Amino acid sequence: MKTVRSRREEILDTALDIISSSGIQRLTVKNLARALKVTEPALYRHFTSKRDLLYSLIVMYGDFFSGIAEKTPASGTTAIDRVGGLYRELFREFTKRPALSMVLFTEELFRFDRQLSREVLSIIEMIHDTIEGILRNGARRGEVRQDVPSRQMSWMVMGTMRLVVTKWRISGYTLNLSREGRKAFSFVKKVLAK
Amino acid sequence: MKTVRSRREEILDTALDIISSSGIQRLTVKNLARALKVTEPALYRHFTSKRDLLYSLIVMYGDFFSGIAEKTPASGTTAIDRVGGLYRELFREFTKRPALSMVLFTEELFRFDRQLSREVLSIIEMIHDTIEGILRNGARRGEVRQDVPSRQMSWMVMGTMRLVVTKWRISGYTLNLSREGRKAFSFVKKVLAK
Amino acid sequence: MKTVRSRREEILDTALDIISSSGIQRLTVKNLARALKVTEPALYRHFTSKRDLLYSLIVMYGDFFSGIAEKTPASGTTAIDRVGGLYRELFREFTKRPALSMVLFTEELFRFDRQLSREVLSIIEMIHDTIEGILRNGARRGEVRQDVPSRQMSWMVMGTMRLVVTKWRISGYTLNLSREGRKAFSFVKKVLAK
Amino acid sequence: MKTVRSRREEILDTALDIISSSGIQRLTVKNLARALKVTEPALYRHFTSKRDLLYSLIVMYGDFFSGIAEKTPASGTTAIDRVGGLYRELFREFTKRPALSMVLFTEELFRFDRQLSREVLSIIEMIHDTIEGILRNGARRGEVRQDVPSRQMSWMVMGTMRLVVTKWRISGYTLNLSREGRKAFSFVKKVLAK
DNA sequence: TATGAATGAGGATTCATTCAT
DNA sequence: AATGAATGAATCCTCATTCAT
Repeated sequence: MKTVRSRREEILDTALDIISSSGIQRLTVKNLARALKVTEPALYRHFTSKRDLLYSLIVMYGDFFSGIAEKTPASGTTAIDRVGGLYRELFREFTKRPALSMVLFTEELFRFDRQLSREVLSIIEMIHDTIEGILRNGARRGEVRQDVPSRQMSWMVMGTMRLVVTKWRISGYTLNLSREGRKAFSFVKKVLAK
Repeated sequence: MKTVRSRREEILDTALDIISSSGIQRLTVKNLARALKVTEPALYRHFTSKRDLLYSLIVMYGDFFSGIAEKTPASGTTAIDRVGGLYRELFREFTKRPALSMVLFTEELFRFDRQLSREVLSIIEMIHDTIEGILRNGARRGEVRQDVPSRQMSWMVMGTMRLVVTKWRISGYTLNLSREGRKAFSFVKKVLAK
Repeated sequence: MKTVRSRREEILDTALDIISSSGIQRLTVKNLARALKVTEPALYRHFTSKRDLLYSLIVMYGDFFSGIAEKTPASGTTAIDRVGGLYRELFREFTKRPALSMVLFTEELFRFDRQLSREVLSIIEMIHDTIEGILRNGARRGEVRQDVPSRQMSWMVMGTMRLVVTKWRISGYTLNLSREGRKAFSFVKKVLAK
Repeated sequence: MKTVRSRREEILDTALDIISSSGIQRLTVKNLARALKVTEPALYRHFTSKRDLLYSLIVMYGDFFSGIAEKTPASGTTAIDRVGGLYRELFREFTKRPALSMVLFTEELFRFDRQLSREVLSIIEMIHDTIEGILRNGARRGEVRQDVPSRQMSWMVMGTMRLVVTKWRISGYTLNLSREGRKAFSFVKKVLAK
């Protein structure tokens, strides 16, 4: 049982690597098989189609973000600290596995396929919902400014994340992502503050 | 007047439409030719290669944004008003020609080609430079908050633009973009303000 | 025995047939696939590109000639007999597989591709080196005239081979190549003799 | 009248240059037009088709060789001297206009087209007939060896020419063709001599 | 679980040629 | 005498997928 699951995950991981290093256009069944050192038909043992694989990838993205969101302490901290925790956790995971940073850019990734892109948008929405929820709570408790809608601010939070990650990717992953993230958050903090 | 629009421009416009409606993966020579109701080889009279076409497209994006940037009044207004003017002009143009809104998402568009993506990044940089320049001036004159770097704020400005445009596109271009833009800017204003 | 002949070899053989019957310009992926009764993509399982196929073909030519050269007795005969042996062996093989006679005309075949033509020239050189070596030895031992450089004579030997093969091909392979070869060699003999 | 003829010749000359520098596969209507700095349809004013152009080219080759053959003194010299004269004249012309040296390699050039290759072979035959005729006369007069058929010897003469020209072309036309030709002929002489 | 061989559809591009101007 | 725009057929090659083994 374990073996089956790990093989699937291995394939998904490799697919992720290809996407993040060469773009989704380079994620072909051939390239994926080559990277995994198996033949192409072998992949069809694990996924019924390429769409199935992409779909699984999207689900994986979602699970990954959910996992991160759950890790950040739900209470006992201010909303701003929770956003800070989100930054910290995400950037720590991205540093471990840079390919995962694609999760922040998914909406452009799968635009070509109606069904897949719907799936992807729901993940984006989920991420925004999470951030928005934190901020809304913070606003209610007076920790966060109230003159800008939480949804709007969640986009600023995400936008800043993307800025940091984009810089990091352009640098060829040589920048210290966590440090850059901290620096960026110190400004986000000021913008969110009352 | 319409006749002045050269065959090249007509092709580029059609390419733009395809990209924005179906994604760049659907921009094939075949699809483009079909949309223009000519055969594929006909396109090669006007562009030496598909890359040449894409490159021209990127240059067009850059020119478009430069044009917009130049239109916004350079003086006699506050920095925040100038940013507002940028919003207004861009959204007005996007409404006229929705495909142009792709300009805000170019960095994800051409990630698959090293040389093209370099070209694209320089446009993104140009846009950010423009916004950052406005904000920096504003900060110096005390119109804009000084505790957050101008570059950081330019990302918030751009991020918000993207948010608005994304919503608009998801709506199938049925939303009133200009109104949504005004609403969004009213919040950006507050965040940028001292 | 026939089964041992791999798919690759089968493809190369067919390519060879096309070249020798219709010229290298007719050796298109489409024609080759048609001749093999498969679709074009099927060929790409066996060769990464048409160039790869052509390259393999050239290597095959070289191996073929090396094989022939090794068959001719290295000692116990005069230089002139060895050249005669070369004639005999080559013409016998050509009769079995007319397409192979292209080996004598390779330098004109691949002139369009720098890298391939370099490869081809090295085969031509190898053939000449072989013949020249035989003649040089013969000249040293006094079996062959010494007033004309061996290299020069090797061109006469090759030139005569080409003459015979050209006649044979023009005849649509109806001439008896071995007999024509023997006749031609009887004159070459006189020219080479002291 | 002169203008029309010279335009045609100019085109043929340029075609010749392309063939000899890049191979016949590079002689496309597009390339030819580009080299002449006109558009493609312009060429169709002068030749009804590409075949027509190639045919004219072949005729030109033939005329060129006929011209050379007529220049060599018909009498008052030995057969061997006449062959030497042929060498001298041909190599002098080739030096002036390297592309013309293709005339020696025409049989491989147009193999892909039955009708054209027939035309070409008749030129080759004509060249051989010329040389053979000289040698036959020489043999009758006892200036040339009689134990080898004249046709056979004409191939040696031609083969040696090709050897020299091939070396010269490989050298990028930097070798002194006339000198190399003289050297080669000094050996041919010995082989032909009684 | 995997492979070798194949496929139909489509990718960008080049070919010689035509036609209205 | 020449051009701008176009075309049908072909070029090599890649795509996701299937199937017998």
